[in-house]
Amino acid sequence: MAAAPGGSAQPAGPGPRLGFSTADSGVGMSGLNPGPAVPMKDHDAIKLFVGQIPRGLDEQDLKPLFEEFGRIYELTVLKDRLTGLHKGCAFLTYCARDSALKAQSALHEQKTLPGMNRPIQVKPAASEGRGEDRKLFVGMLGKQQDEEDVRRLFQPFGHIEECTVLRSPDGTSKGCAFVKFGSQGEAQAAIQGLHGSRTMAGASSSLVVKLADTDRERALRRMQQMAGQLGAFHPAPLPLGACSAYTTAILQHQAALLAAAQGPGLGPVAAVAAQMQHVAAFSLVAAPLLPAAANSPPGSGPGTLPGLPAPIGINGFGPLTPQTNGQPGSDTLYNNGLSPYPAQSPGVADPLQQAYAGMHHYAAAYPSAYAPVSTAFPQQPSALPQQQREGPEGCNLFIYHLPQEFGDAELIQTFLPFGAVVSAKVFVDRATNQSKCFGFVSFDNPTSAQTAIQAMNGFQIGMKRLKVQLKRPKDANRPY
DNA sequence: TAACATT
Repeated sequence: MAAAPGGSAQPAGPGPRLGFSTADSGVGMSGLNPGPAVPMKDHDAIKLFVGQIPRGLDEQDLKPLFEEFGRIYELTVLKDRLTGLHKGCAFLTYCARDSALKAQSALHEQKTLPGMNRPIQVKPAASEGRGEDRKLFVGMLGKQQDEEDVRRLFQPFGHIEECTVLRSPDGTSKGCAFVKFGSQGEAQAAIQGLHGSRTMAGASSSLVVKLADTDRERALRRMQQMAGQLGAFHPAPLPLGACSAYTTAILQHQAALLAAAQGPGLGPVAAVAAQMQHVAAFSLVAAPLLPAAANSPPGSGPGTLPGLPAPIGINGFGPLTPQTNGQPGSDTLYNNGLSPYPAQSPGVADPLQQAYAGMHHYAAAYPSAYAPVSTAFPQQPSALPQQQREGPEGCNLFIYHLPQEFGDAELIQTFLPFGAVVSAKVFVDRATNQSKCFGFVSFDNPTSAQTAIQAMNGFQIGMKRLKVQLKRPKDANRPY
C-alpha cells in the first residue's frame, strides 16, 4: 500500500488503473519534458489539452499512451496550485504538429481511461487556437505585394492557414494583410521575427506585424464610439453637411473593416446597424475612444469641420504617413526627424499630417481598450526614462481632453511634428493607473509650442476635442 | 463637464 503522495484525495471507487504502473511520482516535478536527447519542437507544434485523465496517472504513466503518436516535447499534468493535487488533465505538446493531429483524431472522445466516466479529451489547448491569437495583422506592406509575397515572408515561421491581402474595391492593395498561422506560437514567432524588421519597397514605414484586431468586443467598441459620435451630432446640430458625410465615411470605413475582418456575412451597413443596436442596448459606456475623427483646420479654430483629412486608419489601415515610429532623437529630446519646423509659416499642413499619422499610429497600436496594461512599453525603452521637464516659458503646453488610452508615447507622437519635444507627460491616477486625460508637452522653443496650439487645439478625437494651450505659468512658486 | 509637472 503505497501511501499516495500528499495525503491523497483518492477518487472514489477502485483506484484507476491503466496498463502501466501507477508510480506515484514522489517528486512532484511539474512536467516531463524532453526525454533523452532534448527534442526540438517544430515551430508549428500545437499544445494539446488532455482531459479526463485518471488522477492516479502522472506524466510517466501517460507518456507511453501518447508516445504512440510521436515524439513528445512536453507533457505536464495539471496540478492544483495550492494543494498540488492532480487536476485530471494535462498539457501535451508533441515535437511535430502532425503527431498532435494524429493523437487528437485517434484519442479525442475515442477512448475512456480506466475509472473515468467520460472519454478522454485531446484537443488543442484553449491557449492555442483561441480567438485571434494566431491571426496576424500585417501593415506597411508594399502595395505591389500580393498574397504570394506575403506568404513567402511569413512561411519561415510556420504553417500559414490563411493569407489575405486587403484590397480596395478596385483591387489595389491597401498595403496590409491578414495572416493566420496554425498556432499561436508560430504567430508570435512571426511577430518577433518580422515586426519592424524591414521596410518594404513603397511602404512609408517599417513592417507592422501584430495580432489581428478583429475581436468582437473591439468591434463593438468602435461601434460604440461611432454611436457616440452620431449621438453627439444629433442633439447639437452642428452646422455642417460635411459632418454627416464624414460620419458616413467613418461608418463605411469601419464597416469595411468589419467585413474584411469577419468575412462574409451581413452587408456592411446592416452589420453596423446591428452592432450599434447592441451597443445601445448594453449602453456599456466605459467609453475609451479611438481617435476616429481627427481634424482641425489650422487657424480656423475648433468648431468647424473642414473637408476630410486623410481617412481614418484603424489597425494600420489608413494612410500611415511617415514618422510613425517616434524615435527619440536623443536621451530626452524628441526630434521629429525633419528639419526643425519653420514655425513662421502658417502652413501647418505637413506637421498636421504627421500628427494625424501619430493618431493613426495610436489607433493601430492600441486596438484593445481592454488591455491598457499591455500598452505600457510600446515604444523604444529609451523613450521611457524621461524626466518631467519644463521648457522655457512659453514652450510648455497643457493638453486636456486626451483620450483615455493616450500615454506619453502617443502624446509625443502627436506633438512631434511641431518641433523638438523636450518632454511629454500624461497624468495618471496613481490609484487606478488610469490617465487623467490631461498632460503636458514641452518644446524647446516657443514657436513650436504656438504652432502646436494652432494646429492641435480643437483637434477632434472621438467625441472630444483636444484642448491645447500654454501651461499656466506658475510664477513664483517654481519648485525647481 | 472635466483643469495645469502628482505621492
